[in-house]
Amino acid sequence: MDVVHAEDTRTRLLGTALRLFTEHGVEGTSLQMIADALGVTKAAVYYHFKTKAEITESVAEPVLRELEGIVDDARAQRTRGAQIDHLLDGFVDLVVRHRALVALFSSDPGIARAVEKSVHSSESFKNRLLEVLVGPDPDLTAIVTAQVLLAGIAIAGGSPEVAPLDDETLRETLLGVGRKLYNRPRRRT
Amino acid sequence: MDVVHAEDTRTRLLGTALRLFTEHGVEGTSLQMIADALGVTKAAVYYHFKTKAEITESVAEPVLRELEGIVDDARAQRTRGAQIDHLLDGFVDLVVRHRALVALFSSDPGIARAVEKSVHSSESFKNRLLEVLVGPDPDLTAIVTAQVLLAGIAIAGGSPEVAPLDDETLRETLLGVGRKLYNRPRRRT
DNA sequence: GTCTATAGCGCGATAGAC
DNA sequence: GTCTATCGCGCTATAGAC
Repeated sequence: MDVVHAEDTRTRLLGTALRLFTEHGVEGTSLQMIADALGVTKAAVYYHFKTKAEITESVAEPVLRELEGIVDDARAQRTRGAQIDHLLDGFVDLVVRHRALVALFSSDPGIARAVEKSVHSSESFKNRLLEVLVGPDPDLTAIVTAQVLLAGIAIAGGSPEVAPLDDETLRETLLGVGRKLYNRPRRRT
Repeated sequence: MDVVHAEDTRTRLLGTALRLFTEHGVEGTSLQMIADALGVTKAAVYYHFKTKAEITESVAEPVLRELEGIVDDARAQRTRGAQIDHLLDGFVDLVVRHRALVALFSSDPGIARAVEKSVHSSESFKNRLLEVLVGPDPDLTAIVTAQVLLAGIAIAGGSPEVAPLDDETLRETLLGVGRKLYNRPRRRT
């Protein structure tokens, strides 16, 4: 009935946009392509989102929200070791499950700008994330290590070379690299 | 003399393009902006380069050439340990010296495409680079580790957070992270 | 509230005069 | 070697049909 159809358009649009973004990149995807895939006109797309940037932000938002949840959960752990383990597990799992989108995050300035904006809106978010990894003591090596880890895992996880790997294998492999960098022994059985 | 002026235009154009690219990104830099900065018209720019992609490729080329030299030098080392040390030192040094451009490499699809193209043109190049790090034995963990390392160092080295660091400090810190991932003890005095 | 039709402006790119 | 003129297309914007 109409309910199904009506509230669907915006959601369908985001789904279609995500698919096209991962196929052609953000800049390689025109509003016309999105409109055509939905069977509507450009102006109809423009009715739901004021700008193209607003679309990219809406596409990226759920994953960023999820990441915020992971950081909060990690901070709630009692020991520093448990905090690092929790963040590592959660971050790797997030990257693996959303490989295609994460690859976009790290290689497309369209999405990158959206992420920057969202991260800056809750100003303290990035600091909170890094703080879990580097601890309250701001050591230079620790900061750079954390950045190498986060960027490396995100990019390697989204790279075409690891695309053939199944989720479980990729997750375990990335986790192994992360644990090594942080001197955390394997915890799984 | 006219010689100074004549052969200068193409070089000046590349320098100006690089500056504008690092300021506004590749996609954020129009041919009009480049032309205006040089005091000529768009069409004049087109005389020197057939397409915008050709400009980005020419901007990226010197650094890629340098990286090829580093890989070749590394492969010429006698022991695997020396090969890894050489590549690590060379790669980190390259990233640090060309921070701004490397940041573009890893965050802008315009440059990324140019790099892809150049890397694919000498098809074996990327394989040769990875082979130095993973050895002749293709182990899954080693491959992912190498990717995390290369991507992490490149992105962390170009990130705004480390911009205030001087070259020497950044180089030593990135090297430390790399050595840790590869179980290589510090070699410097 | 949802969409179509239409137009403005800037972009990369090309053709051809000087 | 540099210019003017022009093209097609992409994002944005508005007016108005349903």
